[in-house]
Amino acid sequence: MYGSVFRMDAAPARTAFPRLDESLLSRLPPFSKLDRRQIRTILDQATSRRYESGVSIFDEGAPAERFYMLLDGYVRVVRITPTGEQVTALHIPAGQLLGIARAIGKTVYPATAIAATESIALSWPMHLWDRFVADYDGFATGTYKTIGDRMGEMNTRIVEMATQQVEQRVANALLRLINQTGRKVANGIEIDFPITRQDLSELTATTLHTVSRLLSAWERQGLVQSSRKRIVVCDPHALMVLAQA
DNA sequence: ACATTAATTATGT
DNA sequence: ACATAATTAATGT
Repeated sequence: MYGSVFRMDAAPARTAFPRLDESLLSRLPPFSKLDRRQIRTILDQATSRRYESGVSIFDEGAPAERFYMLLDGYVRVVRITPTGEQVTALHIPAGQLLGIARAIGKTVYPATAIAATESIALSWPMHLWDRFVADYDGFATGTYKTIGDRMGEMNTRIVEMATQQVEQRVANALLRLINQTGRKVANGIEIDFPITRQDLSELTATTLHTVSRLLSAWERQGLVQSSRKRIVVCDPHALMVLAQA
């Protein structure tokens, strides 16, 4: 999957030595309006790095020194409560920026980012942010759009928590997940990174037990199919119906 | 309509 | 073998 582009298997991997290809960025929204020369200079300033599943890319509260473009994999954005437990805020698929605290005027990261799968990201020192915004057409609007999208998602989740019951909340969460990170498989659409019932319960403000029961019930009705850390939605439409009761 | 507690079983390294 | 994940039942608010 990654091997064709990156040859950094057994390396500490901290540099851009494989001469990153311009096609990596040219199609992504924040960079899509730029010409090859501009992308070249952006890439030449970037650091490429591979993250094992489960390792943190940056931590909540730490000074926001770099911003990132996720090239492959999935990232969980997690907040740590005062009591030390993790609460998953949202998931970021490949092709999106992250760690863009600067865009909302923050100098520290507001949350922790953890690789949900093995991931690859480019990063730049944060002091380049203002130049990117000033020099590159479409970068600012692109980033504002992703920020808007994420705020919108978190907002609708808050509304859901206040208005909907647990069953429709997790139904909605599942639908969002397959929309953003769904992969077509034989019997439906699979969330293509490992997700536990604990994760789902954090996204929907319930317990893993309730999620487990719901998934078991839905599985009996042929709505979903799940195993350890894997969930396949077989009947999205039926889920949508459930989500609106 | 849901959480909590606790006991049990399954699954991946 | 061990740790982590998932299920299930019983009880509580």
